[in-house]
Amino acid sequence: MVTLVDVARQAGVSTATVSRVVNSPGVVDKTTRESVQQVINELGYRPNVVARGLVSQKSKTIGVVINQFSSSYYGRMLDGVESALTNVGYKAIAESSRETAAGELGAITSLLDRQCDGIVLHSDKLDDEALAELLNTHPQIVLMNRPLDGFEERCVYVDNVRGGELAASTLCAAGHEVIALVDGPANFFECVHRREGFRAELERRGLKFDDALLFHGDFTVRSGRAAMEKILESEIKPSAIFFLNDQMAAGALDFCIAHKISIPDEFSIIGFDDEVIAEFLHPKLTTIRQPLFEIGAAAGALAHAIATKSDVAAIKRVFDAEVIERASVKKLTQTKRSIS
Amino acid sequence: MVTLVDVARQAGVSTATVSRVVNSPGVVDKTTRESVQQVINELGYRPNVVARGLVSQKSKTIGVVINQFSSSYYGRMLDGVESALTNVGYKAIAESSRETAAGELGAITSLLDRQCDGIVLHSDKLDDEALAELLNTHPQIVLMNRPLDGFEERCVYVDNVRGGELAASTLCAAGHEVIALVDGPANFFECVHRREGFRAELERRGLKFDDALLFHGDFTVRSGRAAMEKILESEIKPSAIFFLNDQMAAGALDFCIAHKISIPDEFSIIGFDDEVIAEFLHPKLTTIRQPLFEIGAAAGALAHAIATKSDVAAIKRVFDAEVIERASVKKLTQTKRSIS
DNA sequence: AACCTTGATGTAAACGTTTACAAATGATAC
DNA sequence: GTATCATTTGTAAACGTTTACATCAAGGTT
Repeated sequence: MVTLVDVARQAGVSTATVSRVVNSPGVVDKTTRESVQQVINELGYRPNVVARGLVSQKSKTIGVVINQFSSSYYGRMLDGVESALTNVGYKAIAESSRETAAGELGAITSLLDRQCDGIVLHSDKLDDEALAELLNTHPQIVLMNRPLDGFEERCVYVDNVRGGELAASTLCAAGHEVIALVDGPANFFECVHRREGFRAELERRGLKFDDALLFHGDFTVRSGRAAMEKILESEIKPSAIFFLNDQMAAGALDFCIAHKISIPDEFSIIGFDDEVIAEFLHPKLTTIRQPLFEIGAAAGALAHAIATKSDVAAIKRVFDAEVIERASVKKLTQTKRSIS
Repeated sequence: MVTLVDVARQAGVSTATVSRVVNSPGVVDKTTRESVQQVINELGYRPNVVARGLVSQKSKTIGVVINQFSSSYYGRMLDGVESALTNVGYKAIAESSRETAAGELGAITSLLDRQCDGIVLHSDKLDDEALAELLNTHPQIVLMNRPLDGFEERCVYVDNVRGGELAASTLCAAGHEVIALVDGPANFFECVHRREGFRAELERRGLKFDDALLFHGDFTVRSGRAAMEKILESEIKPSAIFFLNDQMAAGALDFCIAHKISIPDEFSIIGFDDEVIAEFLHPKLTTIRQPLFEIGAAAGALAHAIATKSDVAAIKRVFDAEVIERASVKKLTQTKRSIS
């Protein structure tokens, strides 16, 4: 390994000078600079980031903790974080929590030990209280796709309430009035918000959400299938169903194919997330898309801004979801609607 | 930040002793050890990984370079790498190449600059020659899911030839004899190998692959759709089609739905990769699965073994693909077959 | 009693940088 | 000709560890 000292010796200057041609070429004399640069090239010198980090107390690195890599949900955000950081000369280093609370904490300490200048955390397993404490003790941590009361400045997320509203308005605009909702895990804030927005939008339109039309799922394909079955057995027959994520919608669609129930003729279906599978389902799934890449990018930018003490306020923190219209929602005809 | 020096002062011992209770507790006297440990806990001391890395010249970290995060193909391997490394007390740090050759090289140097003890590289954009040079100059680099002549010791990959054979034998076993093949990008070694295995298996069974049944694609959904269209126009009508990846098969399936062509009744279809979408397609796609998690884990283990100079030979390097039978391949009846 | 072990601890150098400060040189102004 | 200043370079300390080596005490051998 060739070090600064090697270069200095070979070029006949001090290490300080070499360091300067690397880091602030402007201050060193043109002749010296060029000769040093040549030695650097000849020897193939590359600064040792570790040594540099030790003295500068900066790593120019932001750590990212996610649940797992093998899901495009995290992947899309990761691509966003990396993209934003690369643009400002920072690096992202990603670590997975392997889906446990201990893993989340472990990943954070490990990243902190590595002297990351900032941390982008996607937390599933930690509750609000634990998170608040974490954010208090570590000012360099930022939350990705999760809001936290009292820490608005340090959270980047999609507005799930608006997302729920969007689902409702899309369905209503197509003429649906009796709409079932298939919930996700009870304690997920995403579910609470999406439900809330959905209900609110319905009421705004003079419709009332009937609790008999609330079905429970846990975000898995299997639970979507089960929910669909329950809906068929239900007394009130909805004309449309809002699944709180695409996975469950996929399960429902699968169930419908197996039982020869035609979608969207018999039921209109809308999902949430716009996962890759959405456009491969049959029929192609109309869904609410979260701008995950942008959220990741904003979270990266936010962590960077905090680390460099630059303008935090300039960074967009709450993002709107968007409806992706495909083929699983049917427009009810005016006539049919007025008859019913 | 609390350092070793702080702990030493507070505990009334030298830094060497503190370092020892952290790294080799056995050699320090029980009484001293306990009092030091207590100070460590009180102060919340955590070793600075950067400083440690500087002196030890080890980072206990393996860098991973992939094309992008937002694809479960890479994600699954990444999870494998991380899992293997976590088990041996190492860390994985992942960087994406953003799908360019320059990005791949850049990621490698950046990881090297960070003093990673090893590097797991998934290269798409670099050719064999460039790769060989890279492996020669950097003994700590290992190739993930790509073989390279002359570097068998340092490559972990799925046997694509066997994968191609598997596709052929699955189709043949179901009674198909006239099989079309939809190729991927011409210069991808995966394609060459899969094709090769496919042809070889056909010949072994006394069948000959007719070049009129070779269609071209580029691994995209769109190209799969186009290929399906071409196949319909073709003079010889195959009873089955082997798509070299799932994306193209998905495109074909989509085309068939749109044109009311019933799969697998009119054509049997087999894909390659077993992507997440495979089981959501209609019909569910029969395909060849690559054990990506295991490949990632093996690549991680290999890089670790090289870094620690432990037994490299013990690590499995070539993996078999596996057929995942779903619903897109139809068994031809014995009668129909003998008639034809 | 002299010598050797053994075990526990401390001293100080090293890892490869950055950077505050000092020093040297030459130019500019009076 | 002296004072001032800017420009360029060098010196050396610092960053937080690890570790070879030295030291020392206590116990065991002869």
